[in-house]
Amino acid sequence: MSNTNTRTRTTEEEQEETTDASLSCPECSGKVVSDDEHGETVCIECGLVVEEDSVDRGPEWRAFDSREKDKKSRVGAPTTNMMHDKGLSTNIDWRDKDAYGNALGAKQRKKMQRLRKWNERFRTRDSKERNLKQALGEIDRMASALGLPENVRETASVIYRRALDENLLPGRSIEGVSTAAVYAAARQAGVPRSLDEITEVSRVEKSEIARTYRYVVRELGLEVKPADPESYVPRFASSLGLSEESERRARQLLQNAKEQGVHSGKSPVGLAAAAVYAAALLTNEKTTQAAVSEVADISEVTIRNRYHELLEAEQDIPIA
DNA sequence: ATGGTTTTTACTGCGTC
DNA sequence: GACGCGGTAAAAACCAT
Repeated sequence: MSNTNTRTRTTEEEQEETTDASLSCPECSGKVVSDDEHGETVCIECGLVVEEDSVDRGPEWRAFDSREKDKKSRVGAPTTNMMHDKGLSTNIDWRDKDAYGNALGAKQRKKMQRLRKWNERFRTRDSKERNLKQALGEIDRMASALGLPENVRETASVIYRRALDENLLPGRSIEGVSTAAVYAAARQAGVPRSLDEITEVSRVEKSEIARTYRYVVRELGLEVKPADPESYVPRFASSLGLSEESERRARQLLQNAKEQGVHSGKSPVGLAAAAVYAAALLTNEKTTQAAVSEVADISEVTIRNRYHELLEAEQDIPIA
């Protein structure tokens, strides 16, 4: 594929698309084509992306011609921050065979045993590394319990790594810092989880999480804006089985509230919950305050108070 | 520690199915 | 009568100082 660079980009792209006979578009039942470069399966009739994120074994960079493509394509396994050594460490096979599958002599075997031992020692070299190993396990556990996407776990891992590098750990539990990292990462990624939700899956108390979180954010100079109420809306709306329409209305209410500055000082979760409830009301969909209170972990009283404010704010605006 | 603000808890009254 | 909703008062939690 890279032997001629006279091919134009468009033909090259067409070459990379292979039609997938096993699938047809659910919307228009047209033909479906898989685009490996973007890891998507897409309908050629209406452009609907039938499947995305299927694979990513390709280069990490986008290439604009084939020369560049050769230069930039990735060599070796992808690295990940989720393994304590980024997946780059050496592993020595435990079988006493050489590369051809022949058994080793006694002398060689001894040597290999020694090598394995030392390799293992270096792999989890000091307390820091072992520390990391455990923390990353925790991060992974909590992230999946909260249904957080891959990139959040990566971010959390990075945060933890940094905390470790800056010697923020002494005096604080691994658990606490990992939890704080997850909390921060989720917020940074725009898919926040409330402190209560985090506490659910952590082995540490809420107060400690909060304390550690503040500390880590300050020491690392992390930029975490106050959680945007809107980012809670989709989650709440979907667990309540509300329509797109109400979700949109809820967003609208929140934006409006933001413009009028009604929201300062109030808990974002409460605002979001109230907006969802109010939106359901406006679109005549059945929900109860109790139900919203349940999924949002916010008292009904707060929902009442907030949603009155939201509706009032809405009253003032439409004149313009 | 303190005071101000927000959220929660607990309880009560009203209307509807 | 249970349910959904609204309001209130007092307690608790939170935050900045």
